[in-house]
Amino acid sequence: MAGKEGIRAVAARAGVSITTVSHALSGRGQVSATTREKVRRVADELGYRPDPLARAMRSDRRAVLGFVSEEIATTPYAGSILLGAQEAASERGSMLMIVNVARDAVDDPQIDALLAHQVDAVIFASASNRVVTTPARLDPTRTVLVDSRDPLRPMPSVMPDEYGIGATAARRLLAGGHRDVVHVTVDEDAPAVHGRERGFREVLTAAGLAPRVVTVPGPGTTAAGRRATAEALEGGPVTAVFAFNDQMAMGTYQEAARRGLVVPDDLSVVGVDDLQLVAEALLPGLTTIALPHEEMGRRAVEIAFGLPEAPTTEVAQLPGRLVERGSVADLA
Amino acid sequence: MAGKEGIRAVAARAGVSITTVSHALSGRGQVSATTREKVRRVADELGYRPDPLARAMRSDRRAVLGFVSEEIATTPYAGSILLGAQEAASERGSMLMIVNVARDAVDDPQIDALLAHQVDAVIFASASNRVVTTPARLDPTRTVLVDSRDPLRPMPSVMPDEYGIGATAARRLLAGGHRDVVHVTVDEDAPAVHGRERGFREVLTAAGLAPRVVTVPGPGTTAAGRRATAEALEGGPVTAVFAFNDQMAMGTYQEAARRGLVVPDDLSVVGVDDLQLVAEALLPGLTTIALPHEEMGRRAVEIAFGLPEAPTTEVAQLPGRLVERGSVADLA
DNA sequence: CTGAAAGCGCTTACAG
DNA sequence: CTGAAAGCGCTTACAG
Repeated sequence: MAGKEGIRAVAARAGVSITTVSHALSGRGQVSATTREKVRRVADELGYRPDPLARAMRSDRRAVLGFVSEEIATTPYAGSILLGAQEAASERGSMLMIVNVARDAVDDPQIDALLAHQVDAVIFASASNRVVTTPARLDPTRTVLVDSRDPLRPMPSVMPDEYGIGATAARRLLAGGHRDVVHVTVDEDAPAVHGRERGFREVLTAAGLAPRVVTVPGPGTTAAGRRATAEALEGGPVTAVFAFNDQMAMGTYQEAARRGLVVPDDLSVVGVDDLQLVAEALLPGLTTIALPHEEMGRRAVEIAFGLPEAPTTEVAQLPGRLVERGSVADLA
Repeated sequence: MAGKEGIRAVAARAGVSITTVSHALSGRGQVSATTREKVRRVADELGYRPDPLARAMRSDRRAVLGFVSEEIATTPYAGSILLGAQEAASERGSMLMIVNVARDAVDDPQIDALLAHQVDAVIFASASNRVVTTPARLDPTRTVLVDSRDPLRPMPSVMPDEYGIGATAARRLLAGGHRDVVHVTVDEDAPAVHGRERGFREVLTAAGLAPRVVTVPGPGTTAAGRRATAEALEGGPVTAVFAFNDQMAMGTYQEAARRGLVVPDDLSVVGVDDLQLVAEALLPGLTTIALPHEEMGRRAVEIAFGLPEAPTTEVAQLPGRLVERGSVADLA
């Protein structure tokens, strides 16, 4: 299923040794311009592509990255991260070898299988920003975490700027003239929960307002959104809700409808995630903050490629992006 | 990032040749039970795992499958297919090497990169059941299509039983006592559209009813669902809607709400897809037919593994699964 | 600048 | 039943 011609055929046709072909094509050794040209031309004619396996065998550069993902099938998140990672890898001439594991499946044998392939590095992507326990077999100097953090082991990590997301939501609502704003969220102990709430609180406080936060038991489902919104609405005047995520925001829409409130005229809503399937489908469309999944995938690969030279423990925080649809009213 | 010990170390420790180690471990040659035992034990102790690269180099079995996917980031579909494929591959000792391409990007260079790795076979997964043009470089005897079909080239293909899905929906509604049933769908020329409609029509007709179908311009979004439902409701009495997919079903909910109709009391709804993000989030939960994405991924890999022996052009049609939630009322 | 040779870690005829 | 040897397709010292 690939070009049959090997380096030997190229050498024969070009009238040089295979060593020279290797040098000419890789640009590593010293080769006269004339020879290089001729070899390249012949290689092109023959459609020669060096066998990555043979190359990896000798050189140690596998040109393959491992991608370990949790729950790839439940949300489009993992897909977006994967997409970004795959593109970045491809631009650098590498492929992605992928494995799916259950949450916290620290000793999944599939990870061993991946390591047996001696991938150059491993991208470990969680389904949501959380604290994880990484498999001990993963070399911390050859692993990059996405949307997660392992407090027990120093590894580079890429995640969304959760604080910034909360702050952005609060600012958008403030800009719309809203003063009675509630953040509806869950009680999970995750960076996403804490970060967004903190950003929200600080911006409102800085504006001289008293931030209101309603917390319900997680996870952040539509049902949780309905409950939290009901509680928020009953706790005092509210013109706008900042929901922990789009799913909860959908619950806010439902609870509003149940009470005869119209979004955004009676109640404005801001979500987080930009789940196309939800944000675009709601009526009116949901104004939300897109998580930088694709960018996180890209960045993780970039860090992975830089790893050999500059091992790092730093956490890259990537900004979310406000997507305006129609769920925020601008008050007078 | 992997066990350092090679076959040579195992041989030395076990006091045999590397040939014998290879035979004992692979089970391919003739080895005395005693020797086999000893070799296996030593290999275990040393945590030896044969280097898949070296193995592939000699044998031609790469133990790697290529997975080409469209639009992996938009829906969870691709993720589910990928998950099923990955599990099946893993059970057979193979890994998946993945590449994402744009729709109909027939000559994406990434596909060449994948082929350069000489994967044993390629799984080509479309984002929705449709007719595709496969890259000419893909060897038809080494490629399996998922959720798609290429009329110009004979290749094995795995897809949902679209007819059965339409029939199942119709039967469920009939079982609920509904007689005024409408199928809201789109005008796209895709197997999914035609198959579901056909199944729906035939079951209703067989029950002595006159099937009603309302078609609006595609794609099958929530907005399309609203429009089609409005048209259906205005065209005569309706107690139940079978929507082309969950997105359109969500539109049916919205249009019903706008008219003050309650789901399911005034209007029953059945969707297709079982998008968790939507079906579970709607109020009431959406009764829908889950597409067999994970199973399709599995099956594709199974076919791929059978390919060398028995090349085939056959189309495997996998059944959908009715997921009952709360959107269908049982009439008197 | 160019090439003969060794070797990456295995598997597979082949001989014993 | 066991092992020495060739070789998969390259890269990389090393010598010329």
